[in-house]
Amino acid sequence: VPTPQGVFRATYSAAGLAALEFPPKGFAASPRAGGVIPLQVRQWHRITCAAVTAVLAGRVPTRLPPLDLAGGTAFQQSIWRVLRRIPAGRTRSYGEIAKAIGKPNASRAVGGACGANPIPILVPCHRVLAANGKLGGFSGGLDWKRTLLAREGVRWS
DNA sequence: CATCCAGTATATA
DNA sequence: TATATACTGGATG
Repeated sequence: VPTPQGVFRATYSAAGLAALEFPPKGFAASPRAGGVIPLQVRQWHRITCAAVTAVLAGRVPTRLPPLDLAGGTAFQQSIWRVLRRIPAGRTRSYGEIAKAIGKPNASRAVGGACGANPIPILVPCHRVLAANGKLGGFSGGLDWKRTLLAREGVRWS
């Protein structure tokens, strides 16, 4: 996925987009598994590219490819489901996410699930801040978290 | 204000 | 089995 911020790598399964990786440094070409790329994957990929580009430009994607989140545990999937309901430009705390799944004391475990999110940006783990308004962490690097939030007009302490 | 602690799901050693 | 996390709210000094 080529963007002004670098080249992301998208990985697909039979069910849809399964993973999205930040540009490690900026690998230019399009490394991919050998063999033929199914037509359906190419269609999904077009949507992925448009969506990622939109978010990085501070816009809300009009369409998303099907997301294959089957890889995680039941707990992680429930967290990711909640993340997807956070509207652009809004934030939640780890504790609020924990409450949303009925486990108000699992805020720390929520952090773990966010870190395990295979599809950052499209599954907006960057909209989760610590309860005191600070950033918390980010698997892709805090700079990305700051950039993404700034793009959505979010202010943090 | 600085620490500590329990509670929680996972990963790693 | 133990430790360390992308946490949080309450207790304690």
